[in-house]
Amino acid sequence: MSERRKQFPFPEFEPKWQQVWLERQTFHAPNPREPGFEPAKPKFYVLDMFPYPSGDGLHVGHLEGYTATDIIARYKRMKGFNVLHPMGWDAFGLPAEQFAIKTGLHPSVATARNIGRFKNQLKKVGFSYDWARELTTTDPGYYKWTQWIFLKLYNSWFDPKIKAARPIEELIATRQLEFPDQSEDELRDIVDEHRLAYVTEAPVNWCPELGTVLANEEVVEGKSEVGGFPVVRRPMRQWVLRITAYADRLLDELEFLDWPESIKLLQRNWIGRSVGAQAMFRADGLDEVINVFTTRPDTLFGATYVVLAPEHPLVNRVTTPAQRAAVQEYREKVSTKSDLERTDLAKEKTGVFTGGFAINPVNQERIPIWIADYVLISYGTGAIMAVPGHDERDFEFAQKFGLEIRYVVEPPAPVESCFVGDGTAKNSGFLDGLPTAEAKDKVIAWLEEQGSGKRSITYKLRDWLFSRQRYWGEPFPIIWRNGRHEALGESDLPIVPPPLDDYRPTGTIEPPLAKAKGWITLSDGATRELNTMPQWAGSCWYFLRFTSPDNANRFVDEAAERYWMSGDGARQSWRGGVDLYVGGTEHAVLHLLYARFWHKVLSDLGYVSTIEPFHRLVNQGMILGHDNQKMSKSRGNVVSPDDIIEEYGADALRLYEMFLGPLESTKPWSMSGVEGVYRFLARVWRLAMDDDQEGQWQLSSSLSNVELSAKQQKVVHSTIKKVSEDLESLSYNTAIAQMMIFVNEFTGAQIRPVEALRTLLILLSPFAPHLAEEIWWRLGTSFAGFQGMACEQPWPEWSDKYLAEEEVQIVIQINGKLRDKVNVRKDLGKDEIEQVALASMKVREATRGKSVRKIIAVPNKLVNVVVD
RNA sequence: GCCGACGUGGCGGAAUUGGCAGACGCGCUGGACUCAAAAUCCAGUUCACGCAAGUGAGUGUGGGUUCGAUCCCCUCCGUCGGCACCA
Repeated sequence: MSERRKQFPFPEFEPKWQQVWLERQTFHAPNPREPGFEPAKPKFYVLDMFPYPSGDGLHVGHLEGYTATDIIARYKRMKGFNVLHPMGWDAFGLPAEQFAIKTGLHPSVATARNIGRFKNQLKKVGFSYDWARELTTTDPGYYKWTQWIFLKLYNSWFDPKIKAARPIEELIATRQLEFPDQSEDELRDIVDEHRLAYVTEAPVNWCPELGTVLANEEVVEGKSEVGGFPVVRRPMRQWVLRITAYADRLLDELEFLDWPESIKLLQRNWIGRSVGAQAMFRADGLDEVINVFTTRPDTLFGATYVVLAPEHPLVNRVTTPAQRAAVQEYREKVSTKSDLERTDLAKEKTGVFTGGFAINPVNQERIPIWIADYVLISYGTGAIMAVPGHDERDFEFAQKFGLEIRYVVEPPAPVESCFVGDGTAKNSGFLDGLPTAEAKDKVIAWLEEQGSGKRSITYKLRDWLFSRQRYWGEPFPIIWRNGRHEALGESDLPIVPPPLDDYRPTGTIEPPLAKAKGWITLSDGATRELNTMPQWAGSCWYFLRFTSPDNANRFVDEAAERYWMSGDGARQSWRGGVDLYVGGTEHAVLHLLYARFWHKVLSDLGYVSTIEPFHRLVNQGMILGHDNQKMSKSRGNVVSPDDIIEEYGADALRLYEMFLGPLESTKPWSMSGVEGVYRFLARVWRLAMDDDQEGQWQLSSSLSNVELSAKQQKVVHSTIKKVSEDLESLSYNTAIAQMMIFVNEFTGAQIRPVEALRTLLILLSPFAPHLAEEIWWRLGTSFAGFQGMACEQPWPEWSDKYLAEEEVQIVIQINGKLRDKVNVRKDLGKDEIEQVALASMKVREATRGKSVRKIIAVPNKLVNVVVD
């Protein structure tokens, strides 16, 4: 098969042009003030979600998004933009480390090797990346600044008054002014409680197999996302980032982004803002108050018991001696349960009575206090008032344990049991008769008046667990002295991990860095933080670093950041950012939320010029194997780009990636489809080239500098129009279809106008750059008008005058059914086409002996004759 | 369970301020070229009936609005994705 003669000599010219582009630095984008920078042009920043260089290499699915952005990048250059189109490597992280442990190859070695392979593969596809801007997150020159940003987080706090981060010094100064007598230690405690990066001892997701703690987002159905190992909950001291402070802004500032609505919705749901109230229930006989959060304060009169999360701090206080043993046993059982077990057992509610009672603030009623694991310590206040009449979970629990069920909302239509919708308050004292919304407002006002509650908002979003007990990640720029953490200075950066031969997890909660005895202790007795940052860290700001990847003095060059992120124009805070960001839906929540969070902090502190990092986001769909299954090694349906390039060339690969279907939909790969676009490219080639008797390719003798016929002009101009418009909307598949129509038209021509071919090559150049370049160059040897490279030509304009029709076909319908077609002069009026329609034989036959009830005439479109 | 997206020929997919359903490609059928094949070129290809002209049906299901619905509204079914005791 591979011995078969190629239909056009891509194995020769594809590497040739890749070499030429590289040598001439065709796609290098200079920064402002650098040689070659053209200030008159507008900027366009088009970015791929950079890959994690795994050991398996790329498959055709990865290349879909990369091809889409490359075509846009090439198109925008031809449209006269300064285009920033970079690529780099997200190289820290668990898979590389797991691989290293398995093979004994050091992660840095494996990573370097994988990057080499990925880069080679990408180069063979002919992508127009500015390789001078390549970056790697594991490079000390890069992670120095990741650590620097961490210091900014550590040394900042969120001021709720201005809803923005401020330097921690401002908080310290304020506190010193307000509380001059406060001790050094007290001040430290207050300040540490406000930092955007803080330490907390809390139940975390501990994965014994991986030897690390994981973020909630990295745990899927009670198992680790990487490897699928069991995860248990246990309390540990951890670094956490205060992303919840930004919950409202992360929510509100989504509005201005040009993102798919579905992705915005995913983020909104993830943040999970709930508006309601906190109500205070006194613990009967104790000097304690149980704070509960509810979104239905209007049902307070229906509360028949209170439930605390098993981990709630007041559990011990409210438990009576008689119940102590049972409570203790239950808490122990719950604490050792893994998340998986907890989820599995979700169907069956469990809980224990504490023996204690609480006083309902609205009616002073004494109701029992239970503990149950259906109440989560990490959400709201970790305690609820149970209203089994109007909450399904409480209803289920009350039924199981024989607790009272009381109905306090009258449903609009009768319901058998538990009713969770809105209705009218009843059995609720001063709320009786009020609709749900009003009852909520009234009871909140009442609670606030009484000092026993307040309006309150809660989020599902949790603070971001930021430390990992692993080796292959950024070390924290933090040391510990006398049980307190301290930030290292900026001049100490980067903190380079010690070279460890044995970087395996220790088997205990101690991170692997603990093994570097000489490294952990500093000369003055302080010890280093041993945790490392999670994989997300490096990808939170790489798009910024691309603007000036080699800057050694600052995390980004100020002018470069401003130029590429916000352009030269006025600073519209909501319009800036990467102009087009393309990647998979798997990052819809985590990466995109984390990056937005860091960006907002940097923005608040004045380090970046926009409030959002990515203005327009597009998710490419997944490419499935020929069997309609997700591509995976185990299924054996993975298609490697290397094989396609070998057989059909990079241009065919690029074109098929785009011809497959709409960028955003999931679609299966098919080899005969590749064959189809390959044939199309061969037809383009033969439009310009003939082979002689020895099989040598030479310029076709049919080529000539002749005028185009009207029909040819129309095809040329409608192709310019269609391709231009489709590129703007990323509808690559239909743009390619139109170029096929173009080629079909000219293949039949006896004499082929060079001018038409010239236009086609320019339009085709972003899609199939090698072929376009090669034919362009060959035509240039015999014809005028082919100076420079195809990829550097200005994008052609279409002229409507060639598209205008003198005649249009009008459809004639009878009772909505197609019965005839006639050609008429364009823009005939309603009455005129009506007459034409009525004159038609078909209409006369159909209306014979019947009465015409109505005629609908749409100029240039159709006439519909309605008869009885 | 809740939220969201999507259902169009044998296949991937086009077409929507409501106006010729099936562009383009794959596959298939026939023809030209060839000793022959491959490649290429030309023609045809939604389904049913028919030699044909044509007739009827047709965009997951059932209904509605309309002169007219792939497109708008309601119902149900299916596929995919997200969330999942979040009070």
